[in-house]
Amino acid sequence: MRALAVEDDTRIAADIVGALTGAGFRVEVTGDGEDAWFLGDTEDYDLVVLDLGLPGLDGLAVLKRWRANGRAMPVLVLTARGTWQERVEGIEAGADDYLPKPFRMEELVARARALVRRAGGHAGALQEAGDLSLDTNRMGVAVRGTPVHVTALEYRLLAYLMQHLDRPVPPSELLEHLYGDDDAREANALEAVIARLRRKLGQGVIGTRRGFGYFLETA
Amino acid sequence: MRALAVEDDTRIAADIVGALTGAGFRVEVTGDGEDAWFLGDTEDYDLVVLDLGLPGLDGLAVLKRWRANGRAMPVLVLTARGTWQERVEGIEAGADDYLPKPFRMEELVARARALVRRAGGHAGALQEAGDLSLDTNRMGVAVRGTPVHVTALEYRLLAYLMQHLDRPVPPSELLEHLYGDDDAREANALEAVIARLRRKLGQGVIGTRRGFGYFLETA
DNA sequence: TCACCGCTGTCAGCTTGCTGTCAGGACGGC
DNA sequence: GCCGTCCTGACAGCAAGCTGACAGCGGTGA
Repeated sequence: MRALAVEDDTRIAADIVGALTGAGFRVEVTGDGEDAWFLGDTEDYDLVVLDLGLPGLDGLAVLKRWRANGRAMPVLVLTARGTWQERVEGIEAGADDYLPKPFRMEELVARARALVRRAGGHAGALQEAGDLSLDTNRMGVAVRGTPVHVTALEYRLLAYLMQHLDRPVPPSELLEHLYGDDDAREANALEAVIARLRRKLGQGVIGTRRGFGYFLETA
Repeated sequence: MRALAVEDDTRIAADIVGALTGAGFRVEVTGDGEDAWFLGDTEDYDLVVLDLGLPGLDGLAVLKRWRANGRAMPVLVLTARGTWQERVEGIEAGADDYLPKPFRMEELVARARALVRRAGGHAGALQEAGDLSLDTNRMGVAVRGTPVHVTALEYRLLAYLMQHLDRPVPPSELLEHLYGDDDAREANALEAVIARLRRKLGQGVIGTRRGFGYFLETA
């Protein structure tokens, strides 16, 4: 689960990164509007946390340009003063949710989770695909009802596949989402994780389409 | 137990947060009337502490609008001058209790507890999970019926875990809850607290899911 | 003012289990 | 059959988490 935090206040930015990381996100940060726009337009994020009060390009302008370019990732907007006007402006610009400062980190995390869930087209905390079910609250995994113990990394992989049921996810994309672009792992690391997961989950859960990527069996 | 504190004086707000947090509440703060109205109208709180002297939208107006929208959470009203008129106005606007400034924090906490109990938010003052039971009134802890002495910090940790029985709580979130966002402790401080608690409570009470966080064993 | 005491953060060393790497094999496409 | 992609078991490095010891701190009582 990959997130972009756009926030120029270093302390708040650090807090957001901490909270989201704790919630299982891999977080990148920028405090500059132009930079944020470029990242949001070229990279694939599962969530963007966007502060409106930015130097350079304004947060609302960034959001509008993303939407104009057809970028549809869920965006959670932060604003210094939670006035009604700002809220309306944000929603009109294409924000998915809105959080007035000051706020508690727990609330940020809760809303972030809700947004990602909503974006994945899943209403509740339970996501299912074929024999597999993910409880995004408990971070629990079950196959045909029987719970299976998975590690944090394995869980993040499953959650990502669950979000993209409509297509096979190429290894490059999975690698990028699980680790950073920066620290490169051997491609084999991913295969090892997949193998371990298959051993735990049994056959018929994680499928491979040669040349395209991995997917969750939905039948 | 989730509380909203509406108070524009930063120092008093900080005191209220401290007192309520110590009493096991998870507290959010705002100093703005519009913001308070929005939060109270969209979020679910077990308690609201409302200062009448607010910039922007007046406290009484906020309260009236909540009640008009059918929001029934218990509201404890604070006012600068404890005049007879204000008291009546507050009660008529739908306040559940009333506290004139200046007041002792202990009194605030006592009334807050009484309100929450009366509202039946959490049926009793007793919360249980597996072998563990918390008495939120007297801040007492017991394992399989036998009382155990825990410190204030330890109690807050247990209370927080008790509030989030449905999921493992990541260390980052616990750190943020126990200490402020501002003063950073070594991550190890938390582990020390956990270790001390485990020694007091015995095995099978606090569990760990490596990479996810801590939780109370419910089985 | 001083000694005492309980609470709590820091430190160092340790255990545990996660995870990347490697080597070799299986499989599918051409 | 050949080549590239993918799979898998073994293994070792490493980081998350655990624990006991210790010291600083604030509160309390003499």
